[in-house]
Amino acid sequence: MTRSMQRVAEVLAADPAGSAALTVTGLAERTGTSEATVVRTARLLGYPGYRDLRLALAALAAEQAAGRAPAVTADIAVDDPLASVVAKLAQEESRCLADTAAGLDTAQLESAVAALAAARRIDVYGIGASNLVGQDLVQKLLRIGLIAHAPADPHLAVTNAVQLRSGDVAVAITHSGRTTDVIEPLRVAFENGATTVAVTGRPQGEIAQYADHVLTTSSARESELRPAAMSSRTSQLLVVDCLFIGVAQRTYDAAAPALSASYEALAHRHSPR
Amino acid sequence: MTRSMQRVAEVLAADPAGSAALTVTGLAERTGTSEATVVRTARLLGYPGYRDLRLALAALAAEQAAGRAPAVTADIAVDDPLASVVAKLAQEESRCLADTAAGLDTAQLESAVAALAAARRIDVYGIGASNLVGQDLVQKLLRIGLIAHAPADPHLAVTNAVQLRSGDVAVAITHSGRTTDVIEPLRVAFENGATTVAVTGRPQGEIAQYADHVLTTSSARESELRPAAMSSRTSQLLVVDCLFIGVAQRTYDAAAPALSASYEALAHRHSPR
DNA sequence: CGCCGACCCGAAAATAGCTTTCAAAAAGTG
DNA sequence: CACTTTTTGAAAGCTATTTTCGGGTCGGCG
Repeated sequence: MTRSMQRVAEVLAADPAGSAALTVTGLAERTGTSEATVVRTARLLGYPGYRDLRLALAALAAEQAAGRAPAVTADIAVDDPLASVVAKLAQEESRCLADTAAGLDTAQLESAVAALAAARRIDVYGIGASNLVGQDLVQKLLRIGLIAHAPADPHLAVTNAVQLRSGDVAVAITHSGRTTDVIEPLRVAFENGATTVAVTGRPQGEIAQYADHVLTTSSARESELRPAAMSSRTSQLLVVDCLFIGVAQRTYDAAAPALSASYEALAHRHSPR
Repeated sequence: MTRSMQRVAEVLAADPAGSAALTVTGLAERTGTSEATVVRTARLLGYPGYRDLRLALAALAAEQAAGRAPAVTADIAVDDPLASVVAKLAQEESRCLADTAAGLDTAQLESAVAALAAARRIDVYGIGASNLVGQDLVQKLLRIGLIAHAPADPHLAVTNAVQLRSGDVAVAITHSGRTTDVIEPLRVAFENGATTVAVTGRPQGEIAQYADHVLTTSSARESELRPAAMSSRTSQLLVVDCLFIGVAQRTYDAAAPALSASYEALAHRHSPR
């Protein structure tokens, strides 16, 4: 890149919004160069001409203004001030949600929901952080009158799985897709004829062998300071929420009254006012 | 607005991104009108000409693509197709994260982190969905070598709380801020001289009386089909993650090795490959 | 029912903005 | 220092946008 082109590029980078408001001539003046140079710079940046660069610039400016600023995109560091930690975390989880939503196979989700809505009994397997996600699902399913369990104990999980049969549903939640303590009960459920669902970040992993329906969670890398399931948990929760809402929609006539009943039953557990 | 101008406006509204890619002539053809009409429409919409409308269009499209789309903002309905449920959920939770991050008091967070990092022992109180959030925090704190508990049983919580004294920390998590089973143990901890932290959507609620530091979660309304803690859970998890990262940063020298040790210890629990 | 006026519309001229060309200037090279 | 290569801006050329203007349509009124 030549000297005068650099000058143009600098101005563009420094103030995309302002540059988008200028014509070729205006930008040439502002950078102390000529129209030709501006156009050449636009070409170098990969656009067919200045017109298109300008559109892209406007889009970029809007995107930044909309908050998803590529400004705070870096990893969380040891010496980040807390305010920046908050911003970065919120942004990463937000991105994770978008990724998950984009990558979720609606057809698989649909089948899984149908199976859950019709299930006689539902088992959810997960260990560690994934178990908490499973319990979250179970708590919600219980509230709309379904029968569901999320054993935290792997032995208990397997003994539960043995009881399942056709018409029952087993859901396994594991980010890695190869947690043996979770694969095992799902395999047992699968072999007993239950409908099986896997919620995993590795749809090719071993767990998929025993799953009738696979729901893919986002598998964004985790940095040193964000260990053990932060983005994977966010992603799993979104999937689980979708499952729940889907089931609630399909069993609405039973679910709605059950839901209000559970609210009322808990009312006196809150202090007045 | 005249008929042919409406036609133009409709196309613009229906597909801002696509329209931004077209020239006046292109758009005139596509809407079956003339260049003049397109320009007139742009004027009517408040722009000096089509050129500027086009820039605004590109900006709008980028903004929508950036996720904060004002597109799907409606409530989730009983007859929504699953694809739309996924999109709406992801977007709402995303918005919830942004709201929480914006409303979080960094100073309070800072004090809470300092207390946690120095704590001899940490108790986390929460019931139902909030208990799961508490367990999530505890699991992570344990991984970096801290001593933490999140009793699900309210009696156990109180008996735990009695053991706390100055230098210990108690964290209470409740969306409503008036769940008696959570207020009670926090009160006991508070009276025993422990440092107390409340994570709640109602910073004015009863729980705040017994809290040295209050962290506010987003209190977005929950619609009929999104009951019991969806956005509140998302919000709580973000706060809890911030607490964890803050503590991990401040105890980095001890936290980092503890973290890797916990990874290694779990390695053989995964199938090979 | 037919005439008149107001408004809407698009073709084409006019203009502004973008792109290309080309020769001079600058920078590098033997 | 002479020569080659690269960079640069002025100006010509072209495209896209804007304006103008006259034909067409609709509703009101005699």
